[in-house]
Amino acid sequence: MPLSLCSNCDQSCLIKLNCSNEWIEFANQHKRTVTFSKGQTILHEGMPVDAVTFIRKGKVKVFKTGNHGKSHIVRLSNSGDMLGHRGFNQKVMPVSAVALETCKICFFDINNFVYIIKNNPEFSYKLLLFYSDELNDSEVMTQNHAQMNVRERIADSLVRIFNVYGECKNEKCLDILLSRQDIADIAGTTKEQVSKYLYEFQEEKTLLIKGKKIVILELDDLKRLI
Amino acid sequence: MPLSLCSNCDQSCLIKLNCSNEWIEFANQHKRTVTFSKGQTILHEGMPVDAVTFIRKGKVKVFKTGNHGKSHIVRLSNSGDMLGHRGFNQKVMPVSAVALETCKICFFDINNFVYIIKNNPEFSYKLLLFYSDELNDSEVMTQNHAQMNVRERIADSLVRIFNVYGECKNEKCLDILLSRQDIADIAGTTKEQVSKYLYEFQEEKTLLIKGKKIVILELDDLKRLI
DNA sequence: CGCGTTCTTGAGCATGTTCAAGGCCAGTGG
DNA sequence: CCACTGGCCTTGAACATGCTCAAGAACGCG
Repeated sequence: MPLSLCSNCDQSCLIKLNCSNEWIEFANQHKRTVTFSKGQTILHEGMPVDAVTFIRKGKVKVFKTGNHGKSHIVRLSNSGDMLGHRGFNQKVMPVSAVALETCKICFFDINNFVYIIKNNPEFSYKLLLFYSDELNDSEVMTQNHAQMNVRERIADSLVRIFNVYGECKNEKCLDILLSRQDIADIAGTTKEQVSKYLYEFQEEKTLLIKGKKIVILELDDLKRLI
Repeated sequence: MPLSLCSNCDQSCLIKLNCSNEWIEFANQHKRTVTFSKGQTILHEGMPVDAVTFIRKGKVKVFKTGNHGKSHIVRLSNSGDMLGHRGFNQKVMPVSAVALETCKICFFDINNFVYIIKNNPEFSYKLLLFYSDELNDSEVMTQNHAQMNVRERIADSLVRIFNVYGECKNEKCLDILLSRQDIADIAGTTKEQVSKYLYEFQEEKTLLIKGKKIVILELDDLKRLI
């Protein structure tokens, strides 16, 4: 088993992108990398915030659980992405994160992370820009949920999935298997509605359903709906 | 007319709270303060991002305009709050801001603001925490829109309005006059629904409607609905 | 191959929106 | 001082949208 050194990591996480070699080495010394298999929980809503994490490899869904047990998927994340930064100034973690496939996750003790931020103005500035982008993203999301109808939100969700995970080389299908319930939790609707509209989109030759695999035929058609 | 010096400003903006006197003086030298009357636009969606602003005095609504001309109120802001930080890493301003009453607004050239951030790690760190909180807030908002029904969202909106603006000393009514359409744009529904549910809440003795003034009788009842 | 899970599909119900008519209120001008 | 006007608010009816429930089909994992 190869060691999970930052130096042989082929992702561009925020740290590798924006820190000098000395700081990357500092990070390398102070992280621990853990493997999660599909379905395992990486972060759990309500737990104390003790770490910031990066995805070394794998796909992850980040979600919140509402009053009536309904989940709401906040973000789909991929290799290189940061997780758990939402808990930064919070008492407890506001979201859960679950592996959608086998994942390698790097954990940084929150104190070490704060140390990097406080002593590394350039990194701190880039992190600020990152948060600003996240905020904008989230507010666009809120607006979508407030103003779009279900059909539009499902189209929007498919475009988002495409943007994050892209498509499988061989089959041209979305490079991730999500349940109808997962898609519903992104779009803010029910699994039945997802089923119905997916078939409607298939009727309209916008996409193709092969079991759980979805092949986007006309991405522009979906974007036009939004 | 008194000068709008930072030194005689009685608000706690992010700068006054987190910067040393020298930096506050720097800010003071590089800002300009402008008065807006009720209904005037302070920031306009789609305009180039050239400034970060703080509310020296007054109430402001921050909103985005959707495809079909529908507005979505992103945030209600009050004296001391920052505006326009949503445009930080954006090409154009993603939101508009309109004065809900006479306002004094301090404008900082974006370059000066970046200069403060880059040379003031403590401020930069606090700004990071601020963005993190904003992100959490926004994601709670998204979840609310995705999972609550209209009645719950209107209750939630009223609680938010109460939290930001509080109540008038004399009349105990919410210390802001918003149109039904404004409340609808917060809750993500129509003005008719707002009308109907406000009267329903009045029936239930949760609040009292005096024309456009709203008196919250049982805040806990509203919170319990959420 | 068998079993449990997920997906599909339709019907009925609940919720929410749109439209339209009328009321109220404040400001204006005669 | 009163009538007029325009804007906002209220209210109900009709319609559209979306959700729930239930039954059967398909899938996928051991």
